[in-house]
Amino acid sequence: MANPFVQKLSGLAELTASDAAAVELATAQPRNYVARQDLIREGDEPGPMFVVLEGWVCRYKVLPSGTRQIMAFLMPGDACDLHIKLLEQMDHSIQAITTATVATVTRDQMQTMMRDHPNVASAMYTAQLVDEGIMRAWIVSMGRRSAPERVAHLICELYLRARNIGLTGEGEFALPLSQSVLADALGMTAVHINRVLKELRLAGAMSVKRGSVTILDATKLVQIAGFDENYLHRRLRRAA
Amino acid sequence: MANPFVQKLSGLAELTASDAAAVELATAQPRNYVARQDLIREGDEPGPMFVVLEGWVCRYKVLPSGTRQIMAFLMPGDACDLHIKLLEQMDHSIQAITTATVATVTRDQMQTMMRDHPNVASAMYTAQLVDEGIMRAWIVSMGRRSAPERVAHLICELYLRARNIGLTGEGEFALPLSQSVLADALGMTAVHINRVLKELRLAGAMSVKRGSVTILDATKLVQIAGFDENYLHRRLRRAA
DNA sequence: CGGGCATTTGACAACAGTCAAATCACGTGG
DNA sequence: CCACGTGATTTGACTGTTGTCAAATGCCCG
Repeated sequence: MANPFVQKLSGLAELTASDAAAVELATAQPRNYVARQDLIREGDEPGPMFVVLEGWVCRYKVLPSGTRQIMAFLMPGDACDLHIKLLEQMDHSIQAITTATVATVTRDQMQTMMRDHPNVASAMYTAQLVDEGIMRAWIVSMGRRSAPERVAHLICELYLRARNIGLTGEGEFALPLSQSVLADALGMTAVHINRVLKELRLAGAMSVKRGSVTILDATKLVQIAGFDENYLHRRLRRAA
Repeated sequence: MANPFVQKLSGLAELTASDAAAVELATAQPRNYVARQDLIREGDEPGPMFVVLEGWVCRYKVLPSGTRQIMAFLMPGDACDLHIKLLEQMDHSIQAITTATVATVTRDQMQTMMRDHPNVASAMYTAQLVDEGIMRAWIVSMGRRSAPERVAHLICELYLRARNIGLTGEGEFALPLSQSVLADALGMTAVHINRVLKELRLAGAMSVKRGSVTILDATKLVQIAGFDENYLHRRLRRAA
């Protein structure tokens, strides 16, 4: 079975066999987490970099009021911040959403790999840039999109990201997120998300059921979302 | 007059005189922009890295509906993404809010400087991490804070960032943002922001007037915002 | 002294949250 | 195989927040 991290990085830069082998080696010591288990908590001292190999993971923060905001979803192949160790303590937590397999890469391993394999370093910088673009898109969504637009936009994003790593079927893909997790990601309540999902279903755009989404009408969904895939930077300049 | 970029970086890592001189040299060719002038637009091919020396700048995106969302404020000393050139085209625009002086650093200059001055590289990575933390905090604000909390939180953030670069007075600082710019940053309407500002003024927390904010009661403001300055990572681990 | 933009206010409509209850889906143990 | 318990989803009625539209006022700059 292919290593999704290698797969992702080779989509972002040309990797030689030796580059791929180094990445493979660095992520050879994965650990398993159960759903809802924290990988690291706000206030903890940052440890190794995490690389998701299987399952879904999220970054989140809980406010004094007890509400939770999810700031990012990580799918297989996604990694956490390269230089996180420079900070004194985590300003948010990271949690497994589903059962997940996650590799940890120490800072030393990282530095060695990036020094010896500049292609890998370049791919990781690009991945970082794309992640930042995704954060900015979330800010835009939260600030200026209506609830239905926001839901549609997130589904478009997740669909493309899932497709990029070969996790989609025919107009359908696995979305292991409960409605309250979606609510925490989109800044709304679970009740409201439920109503919006119904609306999108009745509009014939998409339909979610236990663990998967069906895109009923991709054109309509994209139109509702005002989705422009440019921010995911799927066409990069290879010769930078 | 001190170069604010040097000032900022030396707060993030120990810089030798030679490091500082290299940074100074790289930003020695600034350019002036008038208020509302775009430095670069969505869809453009990324050019050099920008470093703000004077004035305020923002990243923003305008949606098909014509509404605008600001995703970040850049103050003197702040820089744009290091590796931006890796992407094919900009997924957002960057604009001067006030009259601004901005240096441009080419990718070659950057690479040379970071190779020859690892302290500078380290400081820039840290700055990048802090910027990401700020983006995450914005996502949290937009998703889970009420309008008054959101306003208070942004003011706390901007106050600390301004203080870090010596731009604050006694419980007061220059905030060259119109209410509609604040609205675009906070995802609300100018009308609503106006009402919220009045509310915060009547509560005795803070008061804005043409171009500056007065913090009337810092404790109250922090309490309203639920502000925890940890995410700005002002105490970093120097020995990473 | 105007002109133009920013701020302020009011009345109303639309959107989203709250609370509570009913229903549904799934795994467990009998 | 079925009854049961738990958590997720769905729905309704109501409340509170925020947006919209329109107009008045204030402020800066020529």
